[in-house]
Amino acid sequence: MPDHNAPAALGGDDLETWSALATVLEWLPAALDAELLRDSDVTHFEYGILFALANASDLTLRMSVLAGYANSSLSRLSRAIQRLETRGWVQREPDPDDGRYTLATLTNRGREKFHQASPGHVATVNRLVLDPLTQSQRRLLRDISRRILRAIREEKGWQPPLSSN
Amino acid sequence: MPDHNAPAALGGDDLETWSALATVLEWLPAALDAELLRDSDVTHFEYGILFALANASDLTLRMSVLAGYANSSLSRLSRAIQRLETRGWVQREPDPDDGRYTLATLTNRGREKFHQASPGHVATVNRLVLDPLTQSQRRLLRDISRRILRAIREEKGWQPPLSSN
DNA sequence: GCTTTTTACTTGACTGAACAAGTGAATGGA
DNA sequence: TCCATTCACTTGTTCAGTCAAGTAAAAAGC
Repeated sequence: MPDHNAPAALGGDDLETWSALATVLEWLPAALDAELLRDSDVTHFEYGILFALANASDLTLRMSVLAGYANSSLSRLSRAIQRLETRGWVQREPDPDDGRYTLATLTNRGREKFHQASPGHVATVNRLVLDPLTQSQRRLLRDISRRILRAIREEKGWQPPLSSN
Repeated sequence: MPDHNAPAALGGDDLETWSALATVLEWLPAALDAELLRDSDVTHFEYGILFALANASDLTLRMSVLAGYANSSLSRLSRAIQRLETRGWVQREPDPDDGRYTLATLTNRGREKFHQASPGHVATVNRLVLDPLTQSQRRLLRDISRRILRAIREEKGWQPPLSSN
């Protein structure tokens, strides 16, 4: 009785493709988070922050740059760094060159934490994503992902990766 | 100086594949949510509930079954239905056959809401995911997704889709 | 050179999600 | 036929995230 003949529902192969992808969208991040939380007591978001700082020169980044890397709002990052700071993994100080910036630096303990957490996380990515695929599927997945990302970027008129607030 | 020779980091093609997918994992759900929220003032999760109820016979489902469909904890669903109830889209009543169950039913206004929200959402899925891909890429994406899902399921010893609490 | 604006955050109020501890209805065993 | 247990939720608490103000430093305007 419902189902007007508008383009109001997916069907057939498209439905199967979308529902498979939608399920991945729900479960894969959860699985990744679960491993990090269980083995290292950090969220995937926090791990991303540690990763970015660990790979930065001087283990230091401006908050705004870090927000870009972590694809995060500044306010979310601010709270997250606050938490990492109380755990002793990160320190903040105003940029001496420009007092508006805040520099976040990985401490030694933070560096250790990152190196302790990494192998398990990388192993999980391999186990859940890379290993189950053939070489050509991996290449295809990369291309497919890029096409989807291009469509998303076009949608929002190419917002430069530093979404404010 | 870091980089021990453990399997502690991805590199090369694998890194590109993973980073492309990881970006999709972050942006695609956000883009989908944004459209629904902007055009219809419902979250993707709430839309999923409306969808499930709209496709159920009598527009009615038990909370626990609905939680399975929405891949949600019972407590999260309980709060969400509470919100949908105050908006007049869903009604709850104890199952007359077994007072432990609660039956959630879509109201007429809820049905209208769903039919108003659907076209835009389906169009967004098409625009961001399906249209940018070739026919064979869609098929591949389905297969790839299924492989990843199988790996996730094996990981957690095939938890039957009704994760409690 | 003094105000106004912009930039780069930070913070308070509020919302939604998770976890654990309830509650109340059925069920199962002695 | 009780009592304990299980089931199917619901609710108290806590915590992370968002949005809308803040704040303080630099830049721009006049």
